[in-house]
Amino acid sequence: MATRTDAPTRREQILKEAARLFAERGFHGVGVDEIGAAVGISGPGLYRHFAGKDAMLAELLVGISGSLLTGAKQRLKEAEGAAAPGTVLDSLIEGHIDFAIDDRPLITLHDRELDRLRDTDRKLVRQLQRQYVELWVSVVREVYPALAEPVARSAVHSVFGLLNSTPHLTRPGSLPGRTATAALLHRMARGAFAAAAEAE
Amino acid sequence: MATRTDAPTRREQILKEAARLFAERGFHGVGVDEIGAAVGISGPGLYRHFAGKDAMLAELLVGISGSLLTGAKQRLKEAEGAAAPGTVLDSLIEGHIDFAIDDRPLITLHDRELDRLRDTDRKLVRQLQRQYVELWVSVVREVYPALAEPVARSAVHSVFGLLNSTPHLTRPGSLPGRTATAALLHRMARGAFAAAAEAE
DNA sequence: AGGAGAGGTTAGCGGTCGTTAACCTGAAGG
DNA sequence: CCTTCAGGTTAACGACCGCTAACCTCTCCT
Repeated sequence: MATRTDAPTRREQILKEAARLFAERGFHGVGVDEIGAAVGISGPGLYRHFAGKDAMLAELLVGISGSLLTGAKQRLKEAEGAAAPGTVLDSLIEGHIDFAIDDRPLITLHDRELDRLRDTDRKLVRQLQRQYVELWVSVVREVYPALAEPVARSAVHSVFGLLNSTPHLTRPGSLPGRTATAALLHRMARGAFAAAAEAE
Repeated sequence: MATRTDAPTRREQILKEAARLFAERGFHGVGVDEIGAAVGISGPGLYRHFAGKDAMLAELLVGISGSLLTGAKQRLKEAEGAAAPGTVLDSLIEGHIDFAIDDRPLITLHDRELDRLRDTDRKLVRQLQRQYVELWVSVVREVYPALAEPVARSAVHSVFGLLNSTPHLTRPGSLPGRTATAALLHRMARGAFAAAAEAE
């Protein structure tokens, strides 16, 4: 991963603040003036960087689904044959947790504002999401061959619900601590999958 | 439970359709004209039944949190001392699943549109939600005494995320079937709690 | 020196939305 | 029979919002 040390571009600032605001108050609940104000410019100045409010949401959602999928593919490739299937699943879980903890606003948007997208963008995002899900499903079924495919798919969606609960957990920097929270979520996800496979 | 056979009142029709629409397109994404049209009257006619759009959302959210809490208290009382703690937890899980499966739009609103409420209503809903969570936490800690309280609370929130994933599951009346889905979610929730308690 | 373009600004238009006002109508009650 | 009132209707207002237009001002590049 090419770690970035340089300052974020204006576009990136805007996307970050827009994500936060959209997550807090919903897409329709945020005005362009507010987004502008959050980055120190005002209202219509945003249109020098984005075609419109819709375009910001689209870029955010496509970006999220894309990087989730890319990250998962990367982790799958690193495990390439050698590692035990359980290890690969652990790696997927770890990647998703990192994302859910570090980018809460994006995780929130991800399953909340999808329907506000234009048809073409929505289809793209849905396709990326579906690929991501199917990738998980195949790994889960390697670890638990007893799981029928539709059941495995339901289980994966439910575990996403579990992992994506981070925005409801105590505010960032609170008692449990990041690593402890990550470990807890990881254990629970594993336990949930194991239970799904029992006596199906 | 007093089963209702009589026709729903107009107020109830409105609330039901409003819940569906709010869940589909978000509170700000739905106009009063659409809500009216969904029940066969038009726009401002709604104001004979509700003080405003906000009031509809408030009544929905207060109603949800209230009946979740009431149902949980009821189940707790029925178990009164006699039953094993694990049985009580199973009962709580079952109640929540029934709700999550049968009232998907409400479950969606429940954790999505809370911030659109007026201060006073929001505080009320949050208080009901907190009571509900604390009730779960105490039951969970009876079953798994090793769990520290903050960890148990996080685990409860995460399991809610898992159970509330129903809207993402295959559309109503699809393959897995209601009882199979309920059983799967139940197993997974139990497995997640058990895993949370392991080697904490 | 002098365009040119990137990145701002403010003013304002057009549409939408929540809400109110004013009016209508059918059914129930004395 | 006439009043009342619950539950509708349409018209319209005021506010807000996304977006465009027109203009300004630096910073390069040649």
